[in-house]
Amino acid sequence: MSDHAIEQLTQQANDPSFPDIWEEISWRGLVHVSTNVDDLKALLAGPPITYYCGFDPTAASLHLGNLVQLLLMRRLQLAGHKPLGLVGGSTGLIGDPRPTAERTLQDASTVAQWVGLLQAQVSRYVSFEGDNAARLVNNLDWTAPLSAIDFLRDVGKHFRVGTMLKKDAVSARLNSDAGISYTEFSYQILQGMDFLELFRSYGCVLQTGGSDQWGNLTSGTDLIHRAEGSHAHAIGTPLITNSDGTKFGKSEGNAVWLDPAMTSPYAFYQFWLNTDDADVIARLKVFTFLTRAEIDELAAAVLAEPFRRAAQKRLAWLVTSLVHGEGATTAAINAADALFGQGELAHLDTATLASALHELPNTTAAASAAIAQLLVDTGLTSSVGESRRAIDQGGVYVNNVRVDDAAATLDGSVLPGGVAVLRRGKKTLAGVFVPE
RNA sequence: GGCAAGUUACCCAAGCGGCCAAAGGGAUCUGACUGUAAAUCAGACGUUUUCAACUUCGGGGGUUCGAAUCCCUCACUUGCCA
Repeated sequence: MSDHAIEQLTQQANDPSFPDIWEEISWRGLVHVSTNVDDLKALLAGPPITYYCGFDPTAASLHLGNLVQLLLMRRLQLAGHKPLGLVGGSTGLIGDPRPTAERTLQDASTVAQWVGLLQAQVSRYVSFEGDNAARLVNNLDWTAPLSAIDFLRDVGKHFRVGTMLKKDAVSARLNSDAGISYTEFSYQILQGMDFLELFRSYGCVLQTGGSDQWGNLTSGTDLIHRAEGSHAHAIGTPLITNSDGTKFGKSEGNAVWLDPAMTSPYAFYQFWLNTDDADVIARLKVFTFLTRAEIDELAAAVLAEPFRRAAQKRLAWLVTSLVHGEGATTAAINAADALFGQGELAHLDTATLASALHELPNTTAAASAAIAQLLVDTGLTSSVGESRRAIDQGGVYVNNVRVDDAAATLDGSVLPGGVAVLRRGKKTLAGVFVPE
């Protein structure tokens, strides 16, 4: 594990002003649905229990939605409970039913590779030290050896089709014109089996997950009840939404990933810095370990001096440090300060400017290169036509000077040190390096 | 297995032989106003060598001067029947 991950873990603590962990996670807005509240509350207040949360390898990295779960795992661990981090080597081969359409199946070798990547990510957010050290499990270990006949006889008998059909994820698809394959229909059984398996081998009695997984969570608690006659619990966290109705966790239409190769620390920091006033306090509760008192203070600051964006800055610093480390966060902030600063890029020293540009999407080109093409090369636009339109609309700047000719080249705009800063709109930046 | 309906751009959704690069809405992007916020108003939103050309309406084939629109076929989806 990287140093900064360990450093982050040692700094974390739950807020001692809450009487118990249940009160704290409720206040943070992490509980949308759960099994019987009184039982669950007593369970969490009692001796250490084992609980689990699963992550399916449907991409090469986890994203911000997963971070909610990782932090909930960590909060429960800090309260003394024992986490199991499950990466779904088998469930990832199937894919849980999305409300809109059937998933495209991934190659088994691709999924296997993603399992490794996700395990590495998960292990950075929980501690593997002490009495309640975290453990990693992979559901492929117990599903792969299972024959189809055993599956149908031993597991399938516990599931009623009527119940399965009523699950939101399934019924939404049945009522849509996309329908659902038997493969995805069966997903809830696999996830139910996981919980039963972990109950048997580790005494795991609680599963957490997003509320969109509620059907899959209860599939496990029901199975444990039927197969073992025991009660297990589940907590569904709310889907994080933006107050303006758009989807949370998207930047420029793409998911915000935890992998710095997929979403740069710079972009990650900017994502959080741009959080709406209306959402920032809720984000602090979910994504940071700040105490209630500290968050209340920031809430007051948002009301009194919104233009300072103190809450946004704190949020961006904390979450970016948590995921990428303080060093990378400082670099991201320095880059932003240099580039968003008061305009005079030429006054920056060349080393500062060059290192700032390395934080951005960048490319290397000759001074004679057309700006319209450079925008495409750096990903600021997706076609030359789009570049031209952006320039015509007055939305493109080189070194903070608006470009007014769609056919312009970089000539004359290269700063000392052989660099140029491209900007689209107010805040989308990229760098160009011009070799001598 | 039989019958019927359907598959349009990032998403939803019109179009039903030429006036279709394809209405409308959402999302997204840009400008103005701002606090690297929200709301609002305006513009853009297939590609390109942009007064024009080129490639699109599930895949393939055909009819026609001309097809997203008609025919055949394949794939997939939904509903009803078995």
